[in-house]
Amino acid sequence: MRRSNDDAASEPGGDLLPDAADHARQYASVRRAHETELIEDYVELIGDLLAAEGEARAVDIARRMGVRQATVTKMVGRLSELGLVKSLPYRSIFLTDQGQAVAERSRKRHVVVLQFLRAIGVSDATARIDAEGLEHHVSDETLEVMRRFIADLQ
Amino acid sequence: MRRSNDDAASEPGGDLLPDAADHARQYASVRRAHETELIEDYVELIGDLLAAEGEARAVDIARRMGVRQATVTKMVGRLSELGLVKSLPYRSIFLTDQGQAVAERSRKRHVVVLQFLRAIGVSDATARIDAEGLEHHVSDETLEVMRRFIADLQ
DNA sequence: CGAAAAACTTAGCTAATGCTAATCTCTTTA
DNA sequence: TAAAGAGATTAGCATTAGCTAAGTTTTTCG
Repeated sequence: MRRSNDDAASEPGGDLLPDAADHARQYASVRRAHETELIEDYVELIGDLLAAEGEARAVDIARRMGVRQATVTKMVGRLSELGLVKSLPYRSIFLTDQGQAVAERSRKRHVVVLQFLRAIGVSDATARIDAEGLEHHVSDETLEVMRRFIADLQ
Repeated sequence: MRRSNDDAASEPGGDLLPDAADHARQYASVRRAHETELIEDYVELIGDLLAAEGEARAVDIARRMGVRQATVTKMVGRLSELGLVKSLPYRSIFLTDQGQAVAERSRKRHVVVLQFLRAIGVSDATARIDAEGLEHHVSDETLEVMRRFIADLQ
């Protein structure tokens, strides 16, 4: 007997196996986040470097991302195609307005997540690591909840 | 004047630009999580299907992951190489002991993150979506903090 | 200034994950 | 039981993101 039973686990209490279509949507959402994740990380880092040092050079991006310069060059090309950065060969890299907006949004997200983790009692070192991974998977709603949580502590 | 200044932003208050080596480690950590993420999702889903329905078939995995059956076949091959699942052609899929361990750990993680999100006031629908994305980026330390947070509410 | 060093780019490779189209196997059912 | 339908697999393609090695450009410094 072979038969799909997607309805087998739709009892409200079950934390496992939600409705199949919803489930697929969840994973689709993760995959989507996944695609923009790296892009946002690069753009955010470029923004941070510009803010901290006035320029963003491939060698610094490479060092901080922990990748090779060749990888940075390739990625910058991709960011350029996406209209997020402007760059001329052998020159340092700048953000377009659109890139700046992305960087700013990522930075804000990052800070909220980081502060939230610290607020609930996670150590600084761990909070930094986790924030980097978590920031791209936190919805606007959750971010707002975190923001309020931090605010309520003061 | 071209010169790297990794020390430019090491003042304690700065949430941006940590020490370059640490920064690279953070990203490396995210990349590592990234690699295991999908694998864990598949294994966890297979475990959930086995628990809920007694068998895990490619068609159901595909439907729930929101992916084509061909993709599932390929992925199952990969999981098999990794020693996480056992499968014979045209037969349904089972977890090895190692796979079972991975599934269990993922499931526990998932539940803690989900409950935590609900506990801080995130809506159920959003919590489900976010939990899926967040669970792979939460360190053991943060998970423990979340667990305590939930426990303290009771 | 000119050579060495540093930074950047290009070319070509690999691996992972998705897809479609075509085919094969198994199950159901007329 | 044989044909139709469902499920699974294979082959082949595309994209992304990393790498190394080799070459080019820019910067630094003797």
